[in-house]
Parts: sequence; structure tokens; C-alpha cells
Amino acid sequence: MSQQFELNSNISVDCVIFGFDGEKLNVLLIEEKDIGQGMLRKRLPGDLILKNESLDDAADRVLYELASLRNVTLKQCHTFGDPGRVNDSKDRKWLELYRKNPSERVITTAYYALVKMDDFVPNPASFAGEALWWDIQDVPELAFDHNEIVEVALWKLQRHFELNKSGYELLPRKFTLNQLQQLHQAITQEDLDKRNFRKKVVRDKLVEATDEKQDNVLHKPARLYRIKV
Amino acid sequence: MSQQFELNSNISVDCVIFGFDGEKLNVLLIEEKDIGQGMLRKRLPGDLILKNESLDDAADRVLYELASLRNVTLKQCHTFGDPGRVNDSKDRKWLELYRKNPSERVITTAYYALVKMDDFVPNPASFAGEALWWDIQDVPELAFDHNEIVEVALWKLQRHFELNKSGYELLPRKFTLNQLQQLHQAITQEDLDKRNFRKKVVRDKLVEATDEKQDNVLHKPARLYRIKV
DNA sequence: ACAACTAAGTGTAAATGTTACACTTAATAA
DNA sequence: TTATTAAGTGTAACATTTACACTTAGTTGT
Repeated sequence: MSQQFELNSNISVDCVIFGFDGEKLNVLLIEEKDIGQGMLRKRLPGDLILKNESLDDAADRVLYELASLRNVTLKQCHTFGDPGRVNDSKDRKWLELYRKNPSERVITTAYYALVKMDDFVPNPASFAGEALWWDIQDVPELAFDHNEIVEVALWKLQRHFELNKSGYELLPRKFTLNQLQQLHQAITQEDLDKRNFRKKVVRDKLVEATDEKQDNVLHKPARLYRIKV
Repeated sequence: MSQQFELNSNISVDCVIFGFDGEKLNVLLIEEKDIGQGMLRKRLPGDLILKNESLDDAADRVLYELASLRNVTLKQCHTFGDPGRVNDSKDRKWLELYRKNPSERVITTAYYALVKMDDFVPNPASFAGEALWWDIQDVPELAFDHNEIVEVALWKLQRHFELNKSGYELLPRKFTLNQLQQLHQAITQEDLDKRNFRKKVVRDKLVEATDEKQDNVLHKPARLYRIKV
């Protein structure tokens, strides 16, 4: 972390990175090293912003420093500015260890992104502990107000996806219609009818068939499609 | 303004208040008193947050202090945190006059709301200059990055409105279908077919007819409707 | 009383989109 | 050859969207 450049900023950013594994949605969490005080709660990757750094830049930097992820397209989500947002005793102990002004009130701007898990294997920065993908259905109690931040980010992701029916970036270049359907289902968290889904993507001309098929599968191989330009 | 409680915060809030006048959308701007240095640009109502004040509370307070508006339901919109967002020379002069640390980098969280203009007659706080409704189609050059903030807020308002087809709060308790249609058109900035619009609100059972009619109009009086619970 | 004016109010047909639903097919493995 | 697995396919009922023009009920002025 670039602590030598860090002023006593009272503004932080937190990143909610959703990862799609082809089937389900996961979220990227940081697990601190155990510093022996029962402070093992996971948290979102986030940190104070630097002087002369935009919020957007800070989010990119923090994600790289804490999880070695680069080139993730982050979207701003919400700013959490309640003076009491960091009040739990475990939170305060953590702040005393890691912050110069642990009692200073900090507001945080949350960012979110949705990535293909294969493409982004998080590599934990050594001092920070481990970066892990965690099933979105099963998120544990997180530090600070990070559970709330995850909820808000998921909500925004779902709304965003409704409006911009895209998300192809999350599939391989050639994909089966079933993969595409699973992507939609993972994000919206609801089931779709196979036939109706296929009719729709064909009608909307969102994809086009290639003449290739899956192989190495123990059933009828599915045709591969690609995004239609 | 509660300057005696204000610490040297580097976080502000700005409020984009859209007003519906029954026909068009307007936005609430503050016009400073002329302090004789060519700094007459209008701006959004906004100010630094206080210690121990949440962002939401700060937005409510600022709106009351600068425009005497109370009980407006503000929604958070976006946080603007570019270090260069306040760079124009006129901006800097203003900051030198009004801020203790004029060169300090300030991020701002923007809020927006849509109100019925009749219900909210802004009353300018004496020192701040005048609070005015301004036609959204004709917004002048504003101070700081406030033009960008207005644009982002309008975009969010339109998206919000698409998802939550509501907005009845902006009409009188009993209203004509034409008033309802004008509200939709003002927000979405596009025209709708009268018959199709009426069919739709009836089909969706959003409103119910009363047995009353307009009066004091110089044409066939329209039937009045109310929101259906 | 009536003529001129204004905005309210109304219906239909075509096209498009959505939903619900079950059997056949093409691969692999044993 | 058989069993297993997921792929792939069609239709009918229903709902929604779009485009489009004339009649009606009031007011005002003569």
C-alpha cells in the first residue's frame, strides 16, 4: 500500500467485485491475517484515498493493491456517510491498529463490478491476508458496514443488468445458449424457461450461431454462439 | 448557515431539486449576491457537511438553510471526487471568500429530488442570494462542476422513473389524465399518444375515476381521477 | 340562440412480445 | 445395444404496443 503518499484522508473507497463462475455469483472478500484479537472478520477490499487522486482512480488502485486485480471496470454505487457506520468494538480495534486517526469519521464510496472469475484470479497482497471468492448466497458477517454495502451493490447490479441487457464480457468468446442463460439467472437470481429464453435471444438478434459445437461432454454437444456485432 | 459548528470538512453535499410546474421540469438554483468580481454564476444549493452529520442529514439541512425547503425526499445520486473538479478561476475566487481552506480538495455527494413546485416555494436565506426555479431546458453556465451534476441527476431521475412508475405525489389529490400525462412527458422528455396513455393507466389500474370534473375552464371539463390504493 | 373555439374523450386492427408446456435427438459410457 | 445426459425444438393463448381521426361538452362573444 502506498502509505507514504497517504494523507490523513477521511474518505475511503470500497470495491464490491462480483465474480461469475459460469454458474453462480460470488463476491471478492479479504480475509485479514489473524492478529490475535478475535478480529478475523472478512471485509471488502478498500482503503483511504490519496491526495490528488480521484475516487475512480482510488478504487482501481485499491483493488490492485489488495487483490492484484487490474483493468476491472468499476462503477460507482453509493456513498456511505453515516457518522456511526463504524462502531462495532472489533471495528474500532482494527482502526486503532491500522489508522493514524482511528477515531476520525470516514465516509466511503462503494464501487462494484462484475467479472469472469477465470479471468481474475485474485492474488492477495502479502500483508493484507487472503483475497477469496465467496458464494453470494452465503456471505458471512463482514467488518464495518460491509454487509450493507454488498447488499446495495447487488441491488444496483441487478438494476443495471435489467436496463443494459448485456454481460457478454463474462462469457468465453464462443458460448452455448445455456451458458448465456445461466449468466442471466445468476444475476437476476431467478429461473427462466429454456425455450422462451432461446427464442428471445434469437429474436433480439443478440447472438449468432457458429458452426462449431462443444466437445468432451458426455451428452449431446451444444452449438456454440458468439456475440453479434 | 451553521458555520459555528462547521469543521474544516472536505466533504460537501449538493442538491439537485427538480420542480414540476404541471407542464415542465425546472431545477432549483441559487443566485449569489453580486460581490463585485464577476462571480455571478448560479450554483446548486450545497455546502460542507458538519461533524457527526450523515450525508443524508447534511443534504436536508443545506436545502433548508439555502432555500428554506423542508421535508423533501432526497435520493443520493453520485459522488464527484475528481481532484480537479473545482478549477475555474471564478470558482477559486469564490472559495477564497467563503472557505477557510480554499485550496483543500473537496468531494461532493449529489442528491436529487422531484417536487411539485406549488408545494415548495423556495425562500432564499438572506445572505446567500436568491433561490430560483429555472427551466431545465435552459440551464445557464453554473459554478464549479454543477452543470455536470445536473446532467447526471436528470439521467438518474429518468431511470428511476422508468423503474418505479409513480410520481403521483407531484399531482394534486385529484387530477386529470392529461395532468398525469404531462408529468410523464416532462420527466421522460418525450411525447406520448393520448389514447394509448389513457388505455394504459386504466389497464394497469393505477388510477380511478371520481365523479367530479374540472371547472373554470373554457372548454369541455375533464374528469378528475385519484390514485388507486 | 347560435356560432366559434377549445380541449376532452373515445375504438379498432395489426403487430409484437410473453407465457406455459413435453417430446425427440445426439452424443458418451458401459 | 442400451442407458444416461443435456440439447434442441413449436404452438396456442394471452398481453402489450402502436398508429391513427372524429365527436362531445363546455365557454365566450355576438
